[in-house]
Order: sequence, then structure tokens, then C-alpha cells
Amino acid sequence: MKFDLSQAEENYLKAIYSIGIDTGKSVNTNQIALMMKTKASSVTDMVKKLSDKGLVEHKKYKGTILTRKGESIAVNTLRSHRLWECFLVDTLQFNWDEVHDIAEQMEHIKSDSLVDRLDQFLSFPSYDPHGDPIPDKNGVIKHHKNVMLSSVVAGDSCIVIGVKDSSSSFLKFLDNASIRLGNEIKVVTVEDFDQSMQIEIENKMITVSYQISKNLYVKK
Amino acid sequence: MKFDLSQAEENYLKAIYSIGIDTGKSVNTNQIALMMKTKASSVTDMVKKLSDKGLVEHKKYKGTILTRKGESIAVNTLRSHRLWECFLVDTLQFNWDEVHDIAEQMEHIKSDSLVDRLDQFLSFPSYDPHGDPIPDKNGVIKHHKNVMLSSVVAGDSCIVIGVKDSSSSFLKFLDNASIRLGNEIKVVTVEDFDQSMQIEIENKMITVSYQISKNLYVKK
DNA sequence: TAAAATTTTTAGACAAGTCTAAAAATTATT
DNA sequence: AATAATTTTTAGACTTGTCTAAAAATTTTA
Repeated sequence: MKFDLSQAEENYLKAIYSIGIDTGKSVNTNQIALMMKTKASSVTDMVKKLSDKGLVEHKKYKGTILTRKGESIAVNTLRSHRLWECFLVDTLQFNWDEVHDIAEQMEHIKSDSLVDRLDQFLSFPSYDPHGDPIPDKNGVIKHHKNVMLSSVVAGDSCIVIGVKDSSSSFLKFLDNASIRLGNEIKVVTVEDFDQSMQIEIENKMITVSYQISKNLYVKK
Repeated sequence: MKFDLSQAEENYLKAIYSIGIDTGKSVNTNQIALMMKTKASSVTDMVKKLSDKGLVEHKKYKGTILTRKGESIAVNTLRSHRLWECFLVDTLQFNWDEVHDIAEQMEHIKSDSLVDRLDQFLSFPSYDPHGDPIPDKNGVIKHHKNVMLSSVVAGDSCIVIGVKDSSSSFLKFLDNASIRLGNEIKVVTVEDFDQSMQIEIENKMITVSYQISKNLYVKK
């Protein structure tokens, strides 16, 4: 059967997917409400609808998980979102802090071949401007980012490969600090008291709070 | 004041604009209902709302016209629609019969600079893939298409510059007949009985019905 | 393990946009 | 100009997605 979901439905599936990826288990109503910036009662209503459509499984007072079908839709929406972010940054020269809200709208455009054509036009990118992996046409996605800058010990170096928080304020801070994807960071000291770090990047020494370092994905 | 209209509101403004352009006078409720594929009662409700927002002026039982503000929004939406059509055809290689429904969704994306950046990326095109003129950044639009193939007399030649009907079935017919924008058409004979025409195009002779010829914009 | 706190669900309401059916106004007909 | 036909508006209802307030279930705490 062919589904044509509302934007709200797709957004709920995305939210359930991304919470599920992080936590691994079934997702609480309140967690969804938090992510969707809505009320728990609204979530209950929507989850019931998605459950009726076979996109999630829900046990009362227990939690919600995506069905295979629901996950597939969530991943496709994510793919669309991330490809549009690439388009906005690479093709239309937006800055990486400007594209999230626009892609949030564009990801819901309905068309059989639009996203695949976009993918081709962009030469099949693997990552979006924030370092998030782009699922391929079949929904296969390489989750390989799990090391945060905050876990790097003093003396070690690493490469910035992604951001966890895509808020404009965080990204603008990174721009100012010359922290960009691909840049090398050397951790010089880590403060015991608040876990703030002194780091060397682009031959400059700066201090970043734990709040910052735990939102940066890095690799050795 | 800054407006953020719903897609429905923008679509009504577009409909009122395009009927108004064709007829020159104020627009009837039923005409809007026909174009929006909805019921007159729904139109009455929406027109009331648009009127409350200062986007149209409506006299009960008389008709509706756009205010300056309403027209500006309609033209901006049209600009967005036509630029996205260019993008879909020129950049993503869609055929011209596939893009209307997609652009219908994309035209509603909200962003301060998206459409202007797209315009720049496309090198400021003047016409969309169906020959419709694209309003510039200030909403200035050159309406210059008003000669239909049906008005060309036997013996005369003309150039195809646009289509009035953008339905997929009409455009597919034109593809098959090698009738494309920019092609020259020579009108060989016109049948008195049904106004069907024998035309020469790309060195081929074909017959087109009045239904066809009155939906093709041409110039001498 | 019983009371307290928290989470989730239910019940009822609202706004947007649509519909049907009926009433009101306008236009056409004779 | 009165009646008929048409157009438009009004009234009331439905759907989607949201909300608040209260009830029910679960989890925590003492």
C-alpha cells in the first residue's frame, strides 16, 4: 500500500526514530513531546493514529517503537532532509547555520523521483553539512559517529566530523572559533572542576565548555 | 507587518490573481471555487479571512479583488513556483510535464532568501519551462503573451512561446508532436468547420484541433 | 508496601479548512 | 415586473492537530 502522510505524521516518525537511535529502546511519550515541542496528550493522540496505520507499535503506559514500515518512512524523511541541506549549502551557498529550518520544510515535498534526482545532482554525498550520514536510496545508513570531543583526553588529537546540536547559535559559535568539519583539534588540558577544555585548533588556543565539547563528534 | 500565510491562503491568492489577470475585473466566488477545485461555501469562508487580513477586498454577492498587498504575495508565490519549475527541468532534468505538482508544493517553502538565491543559481531566467514569465525580485512581470496559435491565419508562420494549459496530458501530446518552445510553426490550412489546422513543424505536417491551437501562445 | 510523585491517557475544547443543505440575494426569463 | 434560475452566503458539521484539566496507571520514596 502507498502512504501519503501529513507533515506532522512524518515529523513524529522522525522524532521517534532519532530518540530510538540514541536510546536503543522503546520511546516514552514525554520524550517525544519534548522533541516535538508539544504536549504529552498530543503525542498520545498522534501515536494512536500512527499505530492504527501500522507505523508504530505502542503499549499503553509503556512506550512506542517504530515498525519496519515506520522506520523506513522516518529514514526516507531524514534522507530528504539531509540532501536538501547539502543542496542549500553546496548549491545555494547558505551557511550551515541557516539551513535546518528550510530543509525541515523541503523534506516533506512529495514526489516519486525528486529526492533521487537531487541525490544524483549532488553526486551522492555521504554526509550533510553537519556531518550527519545520509541514508542511501535503500535506507541504508552508516551510523559511525559516537565519539564526542568531551571523551578525548589531554594530549590527544582528533578530527571534527560532526555536530550533535544543529542550532544556529551553536553553529555560529563554531564558525567564530574556526571549528569546522575536517579540522584537527588537539586537546591540551581538561579542567577537573567543570570539564572545560583548552584546545588547539588552526594554530589558536581556545577554551571550550563541556556543553560545547559534548556536542562535537570527532574521530582519531 | 510580516505575513506568514498558510499554503491554502497563498493558493487562493494565486487563483484570484490568475483569474483577475485573464478577466481584468473582480472575481466571482464560483470562478474561484472552480479553479481551486472546491465548493463556493469554502471560498466564501476563505475570502472572508483574506479580507480580514487586508489581502483582498470583497463586496457581498459582488466579487473579490486583490489589494496591493495580496497581489504582491500572489506574484511572489508565482515567482517561486516558476523558478522551482526551472530548477526541476534545468537542474534535475525533469520533463516539463512532470514539474507542476512538485513546484506547487515547493512554492510555499518559507525563507527570506531562498527564492532569490535560487534565482541567482539559475542565472535569473525570464521564462519558466512552459513559457510563463517569471516576476523579478520586485514583483515586476512582463505579460506579453496573448497571441494564440488559433488566431494565426493560413499561410502565416509563428514561433511557439508558451502553453496556456500545463496539464501533463497536453504537454505529452506536444512532446509527441515535436511541438516545443522556440519551434517554428507554419499554418498551412484552417478548416472552416471545426477550426482544426494543418500545420508544418520540424518538417512534418500534422493536424491540430482547435482545443490544441487555442492553448498555444505564439509570436510572429 | 503504602503514600507521594511522575507519567500517560482520557475527555472535552478549539482553530483551520473543508463539506452539505438551506436561506438570501442577484440575475435572467417571460 | 413577477417568477424562475442562478449565484452567493449562512448555518451547522466533520477532520486534523493541537490544547488544558482531570483521571488512571506506573514508578519512586520513605
